[in-house]
Amino acid sequence: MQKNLVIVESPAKAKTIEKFLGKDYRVMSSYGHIRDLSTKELGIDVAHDFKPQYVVPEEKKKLVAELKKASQDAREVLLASDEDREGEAIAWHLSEALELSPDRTQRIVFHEITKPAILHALDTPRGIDINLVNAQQARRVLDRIVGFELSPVLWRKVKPALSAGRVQSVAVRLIVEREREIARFVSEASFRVVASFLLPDGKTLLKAELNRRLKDRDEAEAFLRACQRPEAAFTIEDTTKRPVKKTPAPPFTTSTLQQEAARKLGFSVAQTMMVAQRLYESGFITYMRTDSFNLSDMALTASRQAITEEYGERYHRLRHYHTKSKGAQEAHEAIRPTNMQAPTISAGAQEMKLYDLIYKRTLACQMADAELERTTVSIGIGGLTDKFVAVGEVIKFDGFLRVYRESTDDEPDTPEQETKLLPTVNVGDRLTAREIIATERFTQRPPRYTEAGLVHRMEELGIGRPSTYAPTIQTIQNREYVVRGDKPGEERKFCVLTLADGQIAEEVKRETVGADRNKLLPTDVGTVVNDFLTESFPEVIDYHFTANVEKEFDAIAEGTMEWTEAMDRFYKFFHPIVEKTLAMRTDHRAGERQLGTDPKSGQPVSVKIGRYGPVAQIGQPDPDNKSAAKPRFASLMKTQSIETITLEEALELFKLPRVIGEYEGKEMVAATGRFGPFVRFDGLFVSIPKPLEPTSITPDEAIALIEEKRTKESQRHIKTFAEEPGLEILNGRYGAYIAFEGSNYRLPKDVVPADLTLEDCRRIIAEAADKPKRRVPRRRSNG
DNA sequence: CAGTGAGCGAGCTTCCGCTTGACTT
Repeated sequence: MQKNLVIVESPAKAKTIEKFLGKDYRVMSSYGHIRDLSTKELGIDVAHDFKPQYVVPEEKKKLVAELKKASQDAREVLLASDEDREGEAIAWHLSEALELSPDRTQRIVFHEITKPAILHALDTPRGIDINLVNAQQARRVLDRIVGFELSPVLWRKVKPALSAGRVQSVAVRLIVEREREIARFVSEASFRVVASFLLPDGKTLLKAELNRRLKDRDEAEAFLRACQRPEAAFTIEDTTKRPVKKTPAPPFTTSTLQQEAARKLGFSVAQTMMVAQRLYESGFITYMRTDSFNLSDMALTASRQAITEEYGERYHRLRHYHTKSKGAQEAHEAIRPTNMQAPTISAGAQEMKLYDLIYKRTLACQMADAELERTTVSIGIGGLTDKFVAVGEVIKFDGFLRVYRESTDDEPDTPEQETKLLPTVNVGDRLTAREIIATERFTQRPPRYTEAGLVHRMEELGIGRPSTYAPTIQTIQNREYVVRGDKPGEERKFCVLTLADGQIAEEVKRETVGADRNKLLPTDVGTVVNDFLTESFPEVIDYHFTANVEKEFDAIAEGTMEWTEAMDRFYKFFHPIVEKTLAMRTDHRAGERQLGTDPKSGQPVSVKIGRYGPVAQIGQPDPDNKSAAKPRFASLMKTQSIETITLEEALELFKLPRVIGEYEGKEMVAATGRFGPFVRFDGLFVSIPKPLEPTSITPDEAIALIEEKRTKESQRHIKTFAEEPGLEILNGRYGAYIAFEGSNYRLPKDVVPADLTLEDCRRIIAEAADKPKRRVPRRRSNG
């Protein structure tokens, strides 16, 4: 009997749906898009209404053939891709590529993978919405034009193999501009005053903070002196109690899951997605690439049941969350456990941790508000209008806090945020000040972005999609526009004035501030590319460019705008700027900076992005005089930047390679290579370790390094065989191994390397060769 | 593994958004 064929996007989804549908249906997966613009060229016929040239990629050909065969065998084909722009386009591409006949093809959509939702979808089929498809084509074509016209401009003006695009270039811009804000930032000092009071009972302490900051040291001292006066009595003037409510965070979307997993579990964005993918494939959670807050009725009911069973009815509160945008295209649910009766699962360690986070967040979002009581105590100072204020908070009913509390990015810096129960006090109580401390505090610079923080900001700007956040972050790092790294903090002095026992003492303390770990930092290349793009293409690199074009895509989807006309308008605006930029003088590279003149040669010194990265240059090539001296080059060190390097620092670079001295009648030379500074001696390379510098290393230091390396080298060779000179047993970083004909072979765990015979070695090599040949997959950055 | 760079010349690089593979280190 002929079955109906249902095509969805994801194989895991296909498996689930097949169970709901029974034997009359066969469910297959398209694994996302099945066709795309040809990658060899622009792939768009600009002159003929931007006609896209779609091709089935090589790796998808087999799948498309299978789908086609299955569709021809089927009674009816039901295209069940997601109900959004991309999903509609997938359905359309399927109908085109599989040559489906319209009378045997239907389009169905569901927003959650539950049996009622799927059965309802089968009852309400529709045709393909060509307006929505056209909106996707517009999006696709625009992204291709932007990416494939901007990138070659960068190859010409900055460096080969760079890339630019609607999404990645704005992501880089966010990081470059944040770094500039940080560089410009000037912190402002003020004094924060905290007092420790003794209550009338003579033993209970109450800590309170002055209700304003004092502007400098003199004002702080004057205030403490005023507190010192006998008439400066401290009296409880007022106490108020106020109920406060806390509401749980909404359920997880891709971006909030990435942020919380980074804060609570220390996961990178890519790691979170990988672990979530495994949870999804094992059936533990719903789809992990979503921007919807929606929860299915089934999930709401199950949450209610789980909460009332575990904590009681009082802890439950039904909440519906709505996605902020127009909401019409809720292709998925929020990320939630598929089974709310399973608080824990058994899986890998990371999977269990992430699941726990998802479970608790989902449960909490269906729980009652937490009820707190905030007590504010205000303490008057005799003769002054200033007051000390103590704030305490008590949880009256924990509600959702019982299971989950959202983290924030702000590091807990000031203890004022810590809230607690205050002792009971009465208005009119006289207090004794044990000590009053005025501490100098500084305003904080803007924070550097973490990966997840960047995703958060991109989502706010509407740039990128749940499926692209992680790959985009990978791309801007692969292009070396941005690196994840650490920045040492700076030591800062601050002043502390303490009034205790009638004395004012002053102390200067030191603290380290602004240290950063694992943050996104712009590189020179990223900075130069960004400055070049913002200068030449300000509209495209604008933070609101995506939001603006999205409005047009919406109009196309609603049928009020022709997609080809939208493209025509954009292209007529954009392409001339590309042409103009390419035609501009080519002798000056973007980001090039003149530093001054080399005192020795009188030649100009400049820095720029060279073919292999940031480089300093003395002299200019002279096209009219081939015999003239060629320019000299020297790569910048990792710690230097073309934006900040000085003439002196640049000239310093040309001192390398440098002859350190002689040893055993041969020259020792210091230089910096791809892997950092090194000493070269008699064909041997020795890295120069940290505190030593290639510009200043002494002959004795270099000899010590060479001897150390020689000792290690002698320990490296464990055994050689006269019959087979190309085969050696060596000692490596991961233990002993066999080196033979350019390949390395691991040794079995239980052997003693020095005891191996040549036969043993040959056997190990032969066994390794039996295994499937190892391919070296050249991992491409993105897509 | 440790270099490189200024012109006759060859050809390549690149976008964003859907979705998982089958490879090891």
